[in-house]
Amino acid sequence: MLDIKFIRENKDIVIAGAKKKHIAVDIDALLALDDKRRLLQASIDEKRAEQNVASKSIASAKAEEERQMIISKMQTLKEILRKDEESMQEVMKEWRALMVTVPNVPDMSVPDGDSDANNKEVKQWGEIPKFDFQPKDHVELLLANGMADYERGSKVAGFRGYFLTNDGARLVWALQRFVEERFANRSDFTPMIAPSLVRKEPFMGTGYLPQSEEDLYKTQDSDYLTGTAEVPTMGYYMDEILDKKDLPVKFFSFSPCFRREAGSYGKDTKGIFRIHEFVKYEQVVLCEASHEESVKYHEELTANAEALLQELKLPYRVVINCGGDLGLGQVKKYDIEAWLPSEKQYRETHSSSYFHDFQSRRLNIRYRDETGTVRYVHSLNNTALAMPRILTQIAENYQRADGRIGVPEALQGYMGKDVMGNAGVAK
RNA sequence: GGAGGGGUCGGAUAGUGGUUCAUUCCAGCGCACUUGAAAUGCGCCAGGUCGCAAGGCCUCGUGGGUUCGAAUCCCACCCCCUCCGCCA
Repeated sequence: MLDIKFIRENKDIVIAGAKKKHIAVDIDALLALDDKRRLLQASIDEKRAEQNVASKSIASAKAEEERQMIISKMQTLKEILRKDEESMQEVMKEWRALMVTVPNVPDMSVPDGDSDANNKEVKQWGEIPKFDFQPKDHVELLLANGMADYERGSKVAGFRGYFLTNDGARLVWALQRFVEERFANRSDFTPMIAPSLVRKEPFMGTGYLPQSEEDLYKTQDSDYLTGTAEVPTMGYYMDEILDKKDLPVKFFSFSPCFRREAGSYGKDTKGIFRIHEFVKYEQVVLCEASHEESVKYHEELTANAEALLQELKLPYRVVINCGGDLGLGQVKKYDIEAWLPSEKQYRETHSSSYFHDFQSRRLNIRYRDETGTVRYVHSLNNTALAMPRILTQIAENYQRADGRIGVPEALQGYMGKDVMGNAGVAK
């Protein structure tokens, strides 16, 4: 949510921003409606003021005759006021519907473009592996080594269902301990296990609703299953006022994640790259309302994720997402993509973004600064580690000529071995 | 699922239709006293919105309703607590 004042005073910037994000929004219609709103509000305020004054005279009137006279006058006013209020309700309904469609303004450093093909690479790390044998893809590797079972997965869970078995399960548990040890003991991060079953308000607040409803699972009680711990974690301080001395707040937040993948029926249909159900550790930061602070923590969150990939020795690159690849509220986003040999390209493992006060306005998360002024916090988030997706890159980059899969050095202590596979499929 | 109780401006509280405009305490901020601090005293102190300003308006869980007038009465919903039932 942007400030309507900001939209009014910076109409051109907002329009240009929406265009850069390839999001259609009628700012002129919104502003015309806002003029209407303000006129109506002024009229309503005036009548209420009159009513308030009269109300006091009624209470203090000595003569019954005088009393009755004012009351009948107010009965007339009440009808007029009611009409204004009805118009106001209609205006506000439309006004709110338009307001939630206005996207946040992207940063100047965000490149133009309409899809991820236009994302701009800003960094590469690690060496792309060369194999002296015919490398396999992750779908086959995990299956052949008894680490995943897709057939029984879809038998039990439907399309995109999966089981992780043997070293597949062990590898996820190892990765969990790996990432937990790197975050949970840091004094600056608060470890958190967040709910996945979440009410609609946090989804509205983070910008997933109303636009992306078709990507969410909804329960018969009208709650939704979250696709990321960002949603419940951002909801944590909803409608609260924090102290500046408590900022920044950094969460290392775990949750199961559920995504309908409604818009991607044809994509990544095999294996565990794109699935309906997974688990993820997410970094979420609330900081004071300053662009410099946002940028500082954005870089920090990105670096935290990179450090994990470096420890796992997975070659990756960082891209700045182009305008068309940004969500409604995002000001700027880096995707981190690790190398996937079978596709000879980098594929996303992390996504790091900041929002300025777009989310905190909707969620009503504020803080008191040193002068006592109440301001909206800034918010950011980035993946710490999502599983089992990372297994695709580990399997492919660490595969060996004999078909087995090496264990990344950083995980060997947790796995208790240095090579996975050939464990036999459960019959 | 059943029964009962409750949600008031950062926290805690008073307030059951008007005539003090939401009370008081704590916390916070400013000033005085003090070498400094504590204590004490005095003052300020909810958020939002419209307005150049003076000032107006809104908000007592949310949304409706009754009324000239609602924190207060009615209805629906949300959330919290207690007990019973069921259950990992």
